[in-house]
Amino acid sequence: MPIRSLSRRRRTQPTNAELEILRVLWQRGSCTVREVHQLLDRSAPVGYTTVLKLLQIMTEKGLVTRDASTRSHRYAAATAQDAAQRRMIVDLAERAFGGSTVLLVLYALSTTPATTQGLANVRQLLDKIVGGTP
Amino acid sequence: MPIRSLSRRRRTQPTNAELEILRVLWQRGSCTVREVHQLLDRSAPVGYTTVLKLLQIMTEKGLVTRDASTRSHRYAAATAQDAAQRRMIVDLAERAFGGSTVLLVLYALSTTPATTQGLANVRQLLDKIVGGTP
DNA sequence: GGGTAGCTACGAATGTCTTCGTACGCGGGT
DNA sequence: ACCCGCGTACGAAGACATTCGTAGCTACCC
Repeated sequence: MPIRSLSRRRRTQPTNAELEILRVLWQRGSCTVREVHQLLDRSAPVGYTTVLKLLQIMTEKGLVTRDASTRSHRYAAATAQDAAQRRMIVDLAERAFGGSTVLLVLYALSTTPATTQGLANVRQLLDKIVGGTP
Repeated sequence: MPIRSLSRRRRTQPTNAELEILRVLWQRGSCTVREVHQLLDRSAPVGYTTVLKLLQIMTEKGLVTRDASTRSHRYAAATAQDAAQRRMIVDLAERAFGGSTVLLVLYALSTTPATTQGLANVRQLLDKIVGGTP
């Protein structure tokens, strides 16, 4: 008889399936269920009503907004993509890196098969933050 | 009647509760159930048998190894901490950043309330990767 | 006016995660 | 010999996540 059910997954983070849908919405702005269903490129195909149900649930959770003024409701992501991405990074940093995003960055850099261009971008941003080479 | 259940959470990534236990094991090396239970600093306290059950499940999954030669079994993480951390980063990059760890780094850096020291570390690593300032 | 295609809503089946109660066994102290 | 503390094993409960079938409605076309 479980009474407390804490430490469950952060309720604020979208689940996997939800994230796939959000990616479509972020890319396309505002979509009907059918559009989302067609644009989803999942390894395993998924039924139309599955997408519908997920969007209904995501509406309840506040992850998406719904415009029901037309017969085919239109859905849009409730939060900006970059804000959600930042939230996920902070979440991962808390769960696995003792809360340190810097540590996360160090591991990410030592992992990545990065392109020179990518690294140049990182360096550029770094310069902007610190204000030039010390 | 759901037949396919793909797109479920990456089976390779530890769940939240599992990760909390792994953190203890990574820090302490090898522990009995009791030790893990005492060292867990969860916001919500958790029962002893809960930890036991989780460790049993994690053993089945291969996340930890078990030494049952003594009456109190000793558990240890099956994989190194940094490898697991890298895996989680790659997973997040795939799920939310189109597979680009560099993009993930850029967002992480633009988020973090980073210390000068932390940023210096990042820069240092960057220099090591690229081979000095271009 | 009837049929059809497309839409939403709803509920159920299934799987996973997390929690804990209960059962059961071993060993040491009295 | 008996009990008590501590340990493992196991099963079940409850919360979510994901999947889809079915029902019911609306609008459009002939």
